[in-house]
Amino acid sequence: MPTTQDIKVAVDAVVFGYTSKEGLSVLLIKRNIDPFKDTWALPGGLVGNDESLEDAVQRELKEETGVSINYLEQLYSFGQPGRDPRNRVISITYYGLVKPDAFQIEAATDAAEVEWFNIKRIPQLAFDHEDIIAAAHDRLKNKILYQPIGFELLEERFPFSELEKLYMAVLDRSIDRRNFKKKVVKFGFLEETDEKQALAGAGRPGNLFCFNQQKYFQLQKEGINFEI
Amino acid sequence: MPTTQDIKVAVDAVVFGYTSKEGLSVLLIKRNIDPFKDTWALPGGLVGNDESLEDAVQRELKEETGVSINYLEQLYSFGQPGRDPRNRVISITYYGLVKPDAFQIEAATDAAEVEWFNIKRIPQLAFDHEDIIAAAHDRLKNKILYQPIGFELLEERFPFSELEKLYMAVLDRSIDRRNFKKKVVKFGFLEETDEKQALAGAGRPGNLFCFNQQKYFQLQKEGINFEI
DNA sequence: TCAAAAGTGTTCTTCGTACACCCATGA
DNA sequence: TCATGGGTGTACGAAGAACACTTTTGA
Repeated sequence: MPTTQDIKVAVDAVVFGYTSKEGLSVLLIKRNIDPFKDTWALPGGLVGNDESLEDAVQRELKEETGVSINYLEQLYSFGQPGRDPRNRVISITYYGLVKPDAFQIEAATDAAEVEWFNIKRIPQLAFDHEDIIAAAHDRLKNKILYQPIGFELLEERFPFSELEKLYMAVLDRSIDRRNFKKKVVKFGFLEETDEKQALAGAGRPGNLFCFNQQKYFQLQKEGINFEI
Repeated sequence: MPTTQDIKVAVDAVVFGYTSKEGLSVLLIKRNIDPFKDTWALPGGLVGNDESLEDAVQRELKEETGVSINYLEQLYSFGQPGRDPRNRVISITYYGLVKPDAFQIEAATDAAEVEWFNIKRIPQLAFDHEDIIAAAHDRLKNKILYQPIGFELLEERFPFSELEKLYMAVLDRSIDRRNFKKKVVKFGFLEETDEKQALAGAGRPGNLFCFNQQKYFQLQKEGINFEI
């Protein structure tokens, strides 16, 4: 029988953002206390006594990064003794998705402490945070295939090519434009607006689309299964 | 800023067993302490200070049910304040699969305290344990479609119909015998032995099969994806 | 007029599904 | 000989994958 339990409970969050310019990126902070002082790490911290786990994640994100999140889902709990060199800390991890304007907000805070890193160029991290990012990326890759969570990473209105490039960035493989559009349009929760893309360089501007969440919920109730 | 953290960390396990006679079942214990004294609940308990989460689950299962488990996977962490009426307790839940002989072992222990319940006839449970079982069942239903974890619930050698009945019990729908066999055999990780099923009543005895895990790992490395 | 990106349809192959009759055994 | 459960193949339809040319715009 163990003596009185002495374990701390923390939450950590893998926040994904996407722009076609930056690609799929993760929000990291530079630690200013030991252990792992001056090392990059996931935002997170101890859970308050009367706070739900989700609230704790949202609070830490606000405090440490200024970002407020759009989609949040529990990922996994990491509890190996020794993963924190000082105390026993169990981390309940989440992953979140933010819209592209979060890339701007970050510039307003103390930029030395918070930064976006492309998923392929993550620096060495504190604790087991690299494993946590790997688990989050796996989950995202998997989930985006059967739930329309990709839209949580895009602006309200986006050209279709943006969605396609997002999928390619997340899945890290190329996708046939025609087949992809056929599949996605068929589900019927995308709405085509008559606005055109604001041009960024050469090329024919595309129509803007938006995700109709109500329509999606309705289709989901009717037992549709979304699969890319 | 919260005061000193005062949160306990527990693990709870949803242990699934299967026999064609009993169907898909969950192992429950009757609590002998408050809160929820004399109510059925999932086996589980507080995590020791120097014990991994998996070890804690295995230990609690041994202590409370005598069952030792075959496949164990983390499910979800439940941490809503108030889910335990006395203290703040965060429960990191697991689900596990056991071979049919665990149904016997249980009879050897104090039978009043440990019992198998068919998944469709779960009594009222302590805490939020009904939600936990629902989450575990969802996960199992989903996972069995793309990972060959069903074999963890069967004897080493089993007639093919046993596998099929297992899938029907887990998924709670009927399955076409011919199509199912075609699909499963095609993957190539099932071995047909020349033994015949020991007869239980009338009917033609079927050949026994066994799951070749090494073959499965090999196929998995080659990038096979199992899908029923 | 050229470069860059958007828009669009058809064919082929693969996979999923529906479906019914004979066989081996115990009672 | 009958009841019970095991074993097997074919045909149809749906969905996925491969694939290339035309259009609109800015430079």
